[in-house]
Amino acid sequence: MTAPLQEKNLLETDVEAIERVMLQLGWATHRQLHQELAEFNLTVSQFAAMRALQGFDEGSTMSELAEAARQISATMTGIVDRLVEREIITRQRDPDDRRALHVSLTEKGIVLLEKVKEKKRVRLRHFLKELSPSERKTFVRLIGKYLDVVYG
Amino acid sequence: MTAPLQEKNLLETDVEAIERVMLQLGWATHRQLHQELAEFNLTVSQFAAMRALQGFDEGSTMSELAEAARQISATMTGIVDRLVEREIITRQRDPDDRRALHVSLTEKGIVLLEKVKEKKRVRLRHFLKELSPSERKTFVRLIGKYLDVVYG
DNA sequence: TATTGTTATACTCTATAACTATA
DNA sequence: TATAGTTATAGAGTATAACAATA
Repeated sequence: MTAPLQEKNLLETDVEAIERVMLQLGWATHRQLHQELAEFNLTVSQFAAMRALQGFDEGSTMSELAEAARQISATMTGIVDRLVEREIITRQRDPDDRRALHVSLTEKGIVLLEKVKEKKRVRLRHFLKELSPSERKTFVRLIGKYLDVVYG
Repeated sequence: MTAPLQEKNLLETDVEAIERVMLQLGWATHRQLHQELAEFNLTVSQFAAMRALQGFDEGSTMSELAEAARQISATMTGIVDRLVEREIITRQRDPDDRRALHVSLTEKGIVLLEKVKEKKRVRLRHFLKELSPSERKTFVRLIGKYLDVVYG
């Protein structure tokens, strides 16, 4: 019985506070993004795929992309179909292994992605102005830790 | 020319860091929740509606619920249809204004919601153990500020 | 007329299972 | 046989526009 009752209750209070704020954040983020992306005729899943693709220097295969975007490959096929049709990404057979496909952002896709991101940065700058430099660092560090522990 | 160049660049560095981490957080949260909820046969939108409903002490109308869950009413009709069918919520005519409907969680819905939340709390406790008490307060405060500034 | 909510429509996302082509 | 990826299918979410019922 080393943990005092009071300490345990304090932990639970924090758990509930963080649960509430993170669920709220998750849904607000998703809906806001959904609406902002509509202006660019993009869905949240398409945007996630584009971002994942940007993470690969030389493009990727379908299965690598699916994993990076947290989708199964059957789902990714449909998402990629629609992005290819709009010339936002390309999908080509790998000549060395003709089962595999090589996927990458087109120039048009890179420009579009940057445009969307720049729009989001406007809001972020408002937020950052409310924080001190040390609070900014702390924010990034704590979110990073959250990602590691909760989704890592 | 009061803002030194160096200071501006530091701000932009933070903007990019937070942009990256928040987009990552948003998508990871969404996909993780989607998968966790599948176990309960719930979708993320249904869960958001249930949470929004829980925020009203006495239930709400369809339009209040739609606004709280960040949906339009046509979309909310479908989401509520499926939750009513499973007896997770109830939807009844308001006798005082027969255009309006009164929606609220059933006992079964309350129990289910609590079960889902408790499952998520397990992960949160792991996260909180990694933080000091003051870091916990800071985390909640900064996320709250983010919600205010970015989505408020 | 204005408000509350639903219906019809079209498109996208999602998972599962079965399939094709290549290794 | 094993792997990479697609297709078929069924259900859910989403916005728009048109609609019905009530105020």
